[in-house]
Amino acid sequence: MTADGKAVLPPAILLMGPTASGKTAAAMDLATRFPVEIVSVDSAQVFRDMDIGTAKPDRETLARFPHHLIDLVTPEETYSAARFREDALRVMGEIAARGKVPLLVGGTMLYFKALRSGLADLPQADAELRAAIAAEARERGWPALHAELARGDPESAARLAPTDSQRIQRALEVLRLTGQPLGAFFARQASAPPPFRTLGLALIPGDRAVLHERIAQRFDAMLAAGLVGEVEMLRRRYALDAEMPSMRCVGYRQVWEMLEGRTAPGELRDRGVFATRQFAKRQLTWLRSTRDIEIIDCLDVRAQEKIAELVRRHVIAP
RNA sequence: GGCCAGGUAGCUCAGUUGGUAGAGCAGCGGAUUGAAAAUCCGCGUGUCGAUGGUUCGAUUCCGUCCCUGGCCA
Repeated sequence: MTADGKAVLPPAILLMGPTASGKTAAAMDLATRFPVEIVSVDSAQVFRDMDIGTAKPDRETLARFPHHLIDLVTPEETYSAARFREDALRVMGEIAARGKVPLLVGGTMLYFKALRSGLADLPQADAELRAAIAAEARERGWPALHAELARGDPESAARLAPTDSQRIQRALEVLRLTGQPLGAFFARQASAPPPFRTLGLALIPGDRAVLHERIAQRFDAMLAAGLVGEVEMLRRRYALDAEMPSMRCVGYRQVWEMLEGRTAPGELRDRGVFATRQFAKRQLTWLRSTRDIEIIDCLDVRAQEKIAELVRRHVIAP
């Protein structure tokens, strides 16, 4: 209890960073020093049988450091930010109840945001309605659907580019499902921070060129480890198509396009590396606008020690 | 060594009938509320191989040189 009588919230660590910034290694290090349990914050590692391309930790690592929230769905299924928030809060509560500290590690910044700030009370995705909207878009084009959105939800339409297929689809979905514009739900949204004292850490490379070099090495390693074979196996085992979130993941999409004959085998490596770099850039954009985080240069030789010190202070002294 | 074709953005190339140049890819910046490794928005970053000449003005025309590729010796 604190002086004002409120219960002290249990600690939690949020470790974010772009792809190839060394999050996993940093998390392993923390797991050997502190009583933590690792929770993955990764929209790709939730897919079962997608191991190589998502850089999922190997079996031995997982046996030694169990990860929560990986392998939750098949590649034919979808996951979501809302499900993540729900799952993460539940798992964090269970970890705290065991007297451990939740260590959330990952690169899906929307999931971190959903966890930290909460989400509006929106209707969940409706697969049939989405398919219907997508069919209309193929017929009339997204700008036509954007114009339709402008009639029922002018505020969202003004905010969205006429080409922003995914957000137009979502806004129309909510409008058709509820008759209300998105803004009405946002206005009713209450701030909902998780019931934890969180320490936000961001691993950010001081030198972009070095990150690019690491990304290239990592993608080469994935190819050498059999990424193409993994995608071939997935295509045999599941009824997949290129539009599914799983097959839009970095690496998987590029291998898929090669297997479909739409890109030359000799181009796969570059395309995979480019896609990963672009992904890392978007992650860094998120992190730059994220408040209340400690920035650590992941290229600093003392990064690990700095992280450990910040965690030690946070976990021990409220 | 001779002949031919090229040397323009990080890469692949277009172009300027002489007025200091533009596409794709790459890159960079930004947005981000139930598919987010997604989906979008914005931005050319350049000794036009070098050096002389002609010209008011040369990346463009002419000479020489350098480099690359091909063919012939």
